[in-house]
Amino acid sequence: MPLTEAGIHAAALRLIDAEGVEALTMRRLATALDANPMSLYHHLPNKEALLRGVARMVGAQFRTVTLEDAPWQERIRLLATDFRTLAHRHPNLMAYSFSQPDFIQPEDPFWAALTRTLDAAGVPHSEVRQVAALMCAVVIGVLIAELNGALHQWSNLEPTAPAAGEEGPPNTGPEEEDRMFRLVLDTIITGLDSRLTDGDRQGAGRGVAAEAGPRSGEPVFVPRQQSVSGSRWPGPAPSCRLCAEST
Amino acid sequence: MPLTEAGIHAAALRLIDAEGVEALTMRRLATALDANPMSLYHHLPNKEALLRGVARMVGAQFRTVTLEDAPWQERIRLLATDFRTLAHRHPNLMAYSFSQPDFIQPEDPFWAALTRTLDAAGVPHSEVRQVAALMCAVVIGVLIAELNGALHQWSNLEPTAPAAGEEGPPNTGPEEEDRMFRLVLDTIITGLDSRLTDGDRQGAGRGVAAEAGPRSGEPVFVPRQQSVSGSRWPGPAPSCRLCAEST
DNA sequence: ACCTGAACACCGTTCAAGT
DNA sequence: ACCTGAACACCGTTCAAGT
Repeated sequence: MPLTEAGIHAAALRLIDAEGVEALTMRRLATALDANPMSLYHHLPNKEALLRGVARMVGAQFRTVTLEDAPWQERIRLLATDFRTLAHRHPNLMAYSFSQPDFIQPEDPFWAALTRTLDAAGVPHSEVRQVAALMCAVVIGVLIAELNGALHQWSNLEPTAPAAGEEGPPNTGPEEEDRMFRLVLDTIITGLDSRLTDGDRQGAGRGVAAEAGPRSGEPVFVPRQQSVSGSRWPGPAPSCRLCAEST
Repeated sequence: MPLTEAGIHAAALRLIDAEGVEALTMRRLATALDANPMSLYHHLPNKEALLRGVARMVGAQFRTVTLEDAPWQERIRLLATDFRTLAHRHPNLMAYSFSQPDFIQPEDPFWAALTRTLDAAGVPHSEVRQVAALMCAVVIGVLIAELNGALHQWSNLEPTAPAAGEEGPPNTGPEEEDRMFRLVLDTIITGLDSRLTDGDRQGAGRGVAAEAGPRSGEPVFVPRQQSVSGSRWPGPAPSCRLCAEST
């Protein structure tokens, strides 16, 4: 155990899995490795690099088999559930890592498989990356909500009416989240499917502000269109009453 | 300025907006308020409560007007873009706050409006909360990816092939994210629409492992079905080679 | 009741010094 | 080249003491 970078990463991951990201400390990590805290700095520039390294090490773990012959819907489902399995394997790390921008890399087999699948589905080449990015964002959003308990908690919130007792038992339990995950996935796939196959049903609101559906075969995904919301970014807008200086 | 709890929250939000969550420190907050660091503890139990308080204060800021007469698709779009506007107003806080489970409360007008809208759309009463939770998770996922730059970065990743120059300029720029946000929203709404109206096209993979589409009018959203993925949670699975103790 | 100073147990990181 | 001890500048929080 001559204190290699990979060994430090592995030990850090073990510590994170066991006690959470906030428990990862250069000093604690060093004692876990039977080393002097300062020795770590000969293999890592700083703690931020350590965390990034651990995240990328795990992110590169994605499945590489792709079921090249299956329908694209099934391949998407496979990739997403794989992603979810990984998130469940290292929940503490992933809950943190999802907030970092660079834990999915172009070299990761996951990204290659995802873009290849969308390409096979018929998404225009110029838009594959954007659709892939959005798919990642959506799945990550659901996984974050699942890992931190928000999905479970929100599902048990009262609806607008006080629920006069005819509601049945509140849908709780762990396997409920399996169903919810599949539901989002199916809904997204259905929506993609609609946009890809028939241009008529497309628009997500036929009869609502009817924006004549684009002909099939052309960029249906990113219709260049004017922004509706006015607020620009970055920098907090000055119009928020919470920000008003009161002292 | 007798150092009220609301005043402390507002000052904390200002500090977060200006310099990020990691810059929020009890000591720095105190000096920003011209107070002794220890005085804060007479109004707050600890730093965690401070952050939770700030997050909930901002989360309660959601729009309360609902356009009760507009079609549900339009109302969903309005709620989502409102959410996004708020995220852009306090990007530093929101990037952190989205990872917390309790920044959306049942009392928030946002939650009430969302569930009411889904109810109006025809989602079965017993499943409104779950669908609402998933909608929140999806939107939050995209917003996180937008705020931390992942959406932009992923969109510019090379697809599987090295792109032989016929690709056109990489779609970057700020208004690109407007389009992408609308794309997810429309895709989700299309998917929801499909599930709500015609039960035949439903299933997101007709011809794929054909799971006989449920009749319309009944719980199409959460079809009680066996889980497909085997991995259970929580606790890291032992089969990960990254976790293998090497020392 | 509200505030305060000193102190405690922790951090990440620098640096000069050891082998 | 790799490791180390002491030190620095910060944390969050406790507590006894002030008004």
